[in-house]
Amino acid sequence: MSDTTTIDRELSERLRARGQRVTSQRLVINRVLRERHRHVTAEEVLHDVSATLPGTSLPTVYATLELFEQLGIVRRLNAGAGAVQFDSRTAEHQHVVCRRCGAVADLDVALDAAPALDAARAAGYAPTRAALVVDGLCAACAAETEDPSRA
Amino acid sequence: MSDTTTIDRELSERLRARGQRVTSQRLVINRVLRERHRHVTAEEVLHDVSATLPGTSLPTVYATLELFEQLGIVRRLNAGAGAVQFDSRTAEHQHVVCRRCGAVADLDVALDAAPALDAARAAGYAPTRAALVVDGLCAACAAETEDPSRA
DNA sequence: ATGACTGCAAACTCTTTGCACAACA
DNA sequence: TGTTGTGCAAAGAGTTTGCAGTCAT
Repeated sequence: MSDTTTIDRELSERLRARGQRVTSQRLVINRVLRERHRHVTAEEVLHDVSATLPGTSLPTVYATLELFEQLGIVRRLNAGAGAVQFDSRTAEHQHVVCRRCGAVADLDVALDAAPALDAARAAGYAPTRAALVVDGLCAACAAETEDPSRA
Repeated sequence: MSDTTTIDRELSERLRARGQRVTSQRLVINRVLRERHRHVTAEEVLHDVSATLPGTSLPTVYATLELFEQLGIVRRLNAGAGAVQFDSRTAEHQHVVCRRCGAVADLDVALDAAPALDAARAAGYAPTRAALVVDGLCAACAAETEDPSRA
């Protein structure tokens, strides 16, 4: 259900449906996201894409990721530390972020976002979704910080 | 319970308890945060502080806000759009952020963070806290975007 | 053919860093 | 008096923008 041909065709259909062009950059960036199906930065996407499509530029990667976000095939994840991460896992899940190194891990926890969305509407906002982000230290960074009392 | 003298004294005690110095910049930045008791950027803090203490610099504001975060009197809020916001409201609450203009509003909703924190620990992280952020459009930005079908 | 998309380069914003001077303790 | 904290300037990271050329349709 996820060979390259199928992945390419699905994206092509979605793009045509919106009257947008099917370019090799878009196809390859999409493939990279599916293969990694992890949290990646624009820089990392560029690295992987360059193996197949040398000469691809960072602005194109950013533009394409923004387009993919509108298509609903990636979600932007503001880690807080360092670069923004793009997540191709669209199923409901939350995240932990290491405040030191920015490492991200998935959390498969149920989240009842309804009260928050209602409260957002009550505050005059048009909410789209809710994200739960846990702040902490990853195992590696916690090991480095061997002084638990002070900073 | 919140006149300037009391606010200053409380901060002074906390600083001395940590062996850190009481400076006019720290006192004034703290006062600004208490007066506004809203979400403010470092730039906005500098603006307000400059009225009382002209010549204060942005690096000092950043350093002080980081110190205050360690003291637990402000929380860093990564809005995603634009600059980081600093929130002096320490009581439990969540946020909505306008993805367009970065406007932030408080959400007074209960959040059961325990499952997420447990899952974070299971993933090898040492979690400190969980934050729920609702993504959406504020009333003003929603009004400007009068085309609901396309972008 | 024509207009969307790309690459290049540069600009831009926000934040941090290095160093000399000032001021708290 | 001895550091810690501050201001200045500049660097740095990440992302966006403008423009000319290319390529999908």
